[in-house]
Amino acid sequence: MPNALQALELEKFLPYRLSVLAQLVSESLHDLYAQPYGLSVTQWRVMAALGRFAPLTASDVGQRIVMDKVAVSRAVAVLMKRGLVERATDRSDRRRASLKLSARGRAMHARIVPLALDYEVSLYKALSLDERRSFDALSDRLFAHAQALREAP
Amino acid sequence: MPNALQALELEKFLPYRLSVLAQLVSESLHDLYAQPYGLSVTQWRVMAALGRFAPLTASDVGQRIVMDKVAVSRAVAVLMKRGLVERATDRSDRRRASLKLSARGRAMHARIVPLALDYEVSLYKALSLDERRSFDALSDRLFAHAQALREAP
DNA sequence: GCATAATAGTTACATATGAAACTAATTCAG
DNA sequence: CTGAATTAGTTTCATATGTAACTATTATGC
Repeated sequence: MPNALQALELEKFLPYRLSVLAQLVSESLHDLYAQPYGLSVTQWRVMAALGRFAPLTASDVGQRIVMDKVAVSRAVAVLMKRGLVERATDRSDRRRASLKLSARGRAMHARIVPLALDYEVSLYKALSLDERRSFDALSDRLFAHAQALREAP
Repeated sequence: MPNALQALELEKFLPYRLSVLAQLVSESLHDLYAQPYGLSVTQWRVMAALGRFAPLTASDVGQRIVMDKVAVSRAVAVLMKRGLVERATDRSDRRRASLKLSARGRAMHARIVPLALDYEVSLYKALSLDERRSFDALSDRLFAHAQALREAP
């Protein structure tokens, strides 16, 4: 079977398509909270992680939202300077510090969450309920498989 | 129906999941060509566009791969310096310049394409053929819908 | 024709990001 | 115990990216 010339059709190439879709969605969402609340995507994700999972160390945040510790550290620095996040050093291990949203941070979080969920709802309107479930399941499997490939290529 | 507190479950939130999946896949692919060929994701995409669509202007490239003209300009500058891309100014409109891969660029492109396609094949092994078709169709619809939302929110 | 607007592409600046070096605190080996 | 190795987090540096200003060329209105 002489498959001499393989053609890369970029517009059908899965990694490319995933990248373009994710970027479009991420930017659309960012449009909703960037201007009114002055948050970057990174900063918002840290707030979302803290809003959902209560006290977390910086490392915990990084694991939750798949972000390296440097990025977390920088986002937290900005959020603390703005009084949106509070830090408390662990008394038993002073390398660690647990982070949580401040009252102001919780208030902002509470205003952004509905925007984010509304956007998700409107995005999912492209799909029926069954299709949505199907897409979620398939994308989960792709993710798990991509991780497995990366660890043992 | 008192839906007082809406919770954002980040790990189920579509924009977040798409972003993490796309990033993982993009990095995995980058691992395959970054070290042997010294290309960034941006540079490789420009080469892929030129490899597939023959002579293109910088603007054409940008439209094809959803990249702004500044990013294209910078990638092309690097690729030309490395002798991978050739530029020819349009004689009838000297603002334009058509771009194509050089012989060296074509050779490199021909070596990377199979790596990329092999990766795609192994990634798709997470899904059956039907599931793959389903995922492709659903993600296309999500993309089209996200674009429509962005233009007319 | 000629001033004005539009287009292709580049450059400059400001910000974002990643890798690696670094600091501080804790754990572990002997 | 005490010095080496680990861990949490920050800082530094080099690179990447986006926005806006700029250059050069072509199209348009009058």
